[in-house]
Amino acid sequence: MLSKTTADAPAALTLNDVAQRAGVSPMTVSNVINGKAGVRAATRQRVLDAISETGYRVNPMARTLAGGRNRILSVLTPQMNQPYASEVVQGAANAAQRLGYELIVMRSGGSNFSVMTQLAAGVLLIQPPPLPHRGDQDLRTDRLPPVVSVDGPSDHPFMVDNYGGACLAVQHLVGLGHTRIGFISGLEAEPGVAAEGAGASSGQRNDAHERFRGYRESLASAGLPVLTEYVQHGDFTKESGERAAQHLLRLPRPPTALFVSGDAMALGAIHLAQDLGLHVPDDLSVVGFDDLPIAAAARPALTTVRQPLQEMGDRAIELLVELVEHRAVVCPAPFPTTLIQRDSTAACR
Amino acid sequence: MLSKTTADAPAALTLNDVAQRAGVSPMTVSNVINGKAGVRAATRQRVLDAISETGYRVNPMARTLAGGRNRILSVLTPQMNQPYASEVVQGAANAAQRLGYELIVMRSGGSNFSVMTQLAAGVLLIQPPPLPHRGDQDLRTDRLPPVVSVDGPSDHPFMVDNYGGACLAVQHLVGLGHTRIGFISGLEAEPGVAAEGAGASSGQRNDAHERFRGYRESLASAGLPVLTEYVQHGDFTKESGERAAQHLLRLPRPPTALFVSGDAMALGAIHLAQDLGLHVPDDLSVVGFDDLPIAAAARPALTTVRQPLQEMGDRAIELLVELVEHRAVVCPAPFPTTLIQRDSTAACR
DNA sequence: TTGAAAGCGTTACCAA
DNA sequence: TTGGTAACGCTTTCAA
Repeated sequence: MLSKTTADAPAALTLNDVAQRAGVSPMTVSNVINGKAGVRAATRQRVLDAISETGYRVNPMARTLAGGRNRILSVLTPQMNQPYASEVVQGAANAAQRLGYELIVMRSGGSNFSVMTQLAAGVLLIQPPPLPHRGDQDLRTDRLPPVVSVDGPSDHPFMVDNYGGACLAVQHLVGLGHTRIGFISGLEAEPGVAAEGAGASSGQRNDAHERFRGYRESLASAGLPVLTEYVQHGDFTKESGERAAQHLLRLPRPPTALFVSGDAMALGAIHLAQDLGLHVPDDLSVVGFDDLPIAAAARPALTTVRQPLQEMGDRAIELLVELVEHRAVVCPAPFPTTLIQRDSTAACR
Repeated sequence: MLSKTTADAPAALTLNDVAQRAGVSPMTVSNVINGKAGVRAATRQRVLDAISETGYRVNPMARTLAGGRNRILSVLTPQMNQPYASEVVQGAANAAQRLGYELIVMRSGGSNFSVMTQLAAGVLLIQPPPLPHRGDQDLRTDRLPPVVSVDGPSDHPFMVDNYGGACLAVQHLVGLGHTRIGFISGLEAEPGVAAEGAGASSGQRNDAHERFRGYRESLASAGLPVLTEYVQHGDFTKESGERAAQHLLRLPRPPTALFVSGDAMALGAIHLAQDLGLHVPDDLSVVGFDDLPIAAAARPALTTVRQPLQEMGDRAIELLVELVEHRAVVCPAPFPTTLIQRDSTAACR
């Protein structure tokens, strides 16, 4: 029913067919479609009728090739099945629909950056890898459409206030009376987290540093010590959260609270604590970061620092459209985070 | 750094540029790129060198417009942030990469079906809505590329053995000694679930019926009664699972085990049981369906019927490529399900 | 083995 | 207000 091979297909419906049917020239049809001024109302109507009668749709490829704007935006993301990216994409898809653009999503890697570049009027990058391969860069950057990125470097980066978010989390824990607060960062085996001023080139590394700074400074301004043995690193997976928590909770004087730089890792930490016979939040409080859908669905529901991911995706597309349509743009300020209090944190006993 | 507007862009690199550089005609470059036989080795090498020196990439739009094959496949899915679709897409992306195709994903709805149609050499539909709007169908189905669908109708549908999966789940529960087994289906407020032979037009409804049939027949062959009050319906959300479980567990003689037609609903059921003071699995056993990532990540880890979603996505793309390349194809048999035993089921006490 | 011509469906530009 | 012409970058077809 739906499937039909190109072999036996009737010729595609073109601008010419519509023009013929409306008794005008192809150019007039084009002008009507593109909302150009200077078409008599009657003519316009005749064309419109012919379009709806035939069910004609413009061919975006031909349109692009001919130099027109194609109303296609693309998203490049390293992993399509990660909740972080999914949320951003969801917001982006909403905005695109609202603004009358089509949104196509591709998994980044390989040669597809150039495909996007030729296909789309604008590109949204989600968590682009720290070092864009030079291989892609030295191929001539001709015809490069506007690029906006969420959680990664570009001329128009969208990011969250990581420092502020970390402060929110730690201050919440401090306010609950905790004095031994551990930190699980998202910077697995990265050297020199404690050391200042490492290169801020990589978006992710920079995020990690900002969150660590928030942790460190919040502790300091509460008069609490910053212990290196209370800082562990993970890679945002649940398993890495378990490993890090295991290390932390086996310390002679283990933390009574954990600030974890990602929801999946936080859930891992909670499960490990439970395996150790600890009750969350009575024996151990845990705060996550991101507020992915799993945070609310978990038991105990996770207290976490919310990144407005859908909103960021939405706003990123809005900016991209401004760029595509050559309007003036302002670089976005970092998005504020909010603390979502749920059931994984309680007063220190 | 990455962003550069079209305005000041150098002219795009074309086949002609490469041809000039290699000292041959554009056609020869085209022939080399497309692996056509009959190009002298030396000439071929000269062209290849020119290509890599310039970093040239074919423009897929132009290629398509000119009637060539474009090695782009597209996926249309109603919700990009649902785990079900994410898993299928992940598998599809792997297969596409392996086979040298680009995969683009779009959220279905609106006019984008026709965009896909013109852009891609083949289309993969994931969970297409039950009734394809006639609006899209009466527009001339010209140039329609091959279509394959996962969990929905098409000439080449990919689905799982829903009946067998349900049998697996119920037999597992029966084997554990349970005699009061409830069922939460994915067919919210759908009339006549108990009634046979409702139209099998909708993929989802059909799935639901098949799973119910597995439940009913497994119960029957175990000599157990099929009680209508033990059957509830949800819409695959966690909340609907909670609602259905609440109804079931408040029955005078509540079930001691639940077979739930989706992992998120199953988790909702477990959480509701816990809220009622029940222990899972000691007081209530729960089996889910799908084996989404959350099933393994939850506590207690969910025993569930696994659909090989990534594999289905992978195989769907393989089939699509066969279709695109005009090879002979066989329609796929339903994929087998497997029972993944985890921690949400135990012997009836 | 190579290349010239024509055309895919659309839009920019400019003349009528 | 309308429409002709050229061009976008590529492939098909066919001739050299």
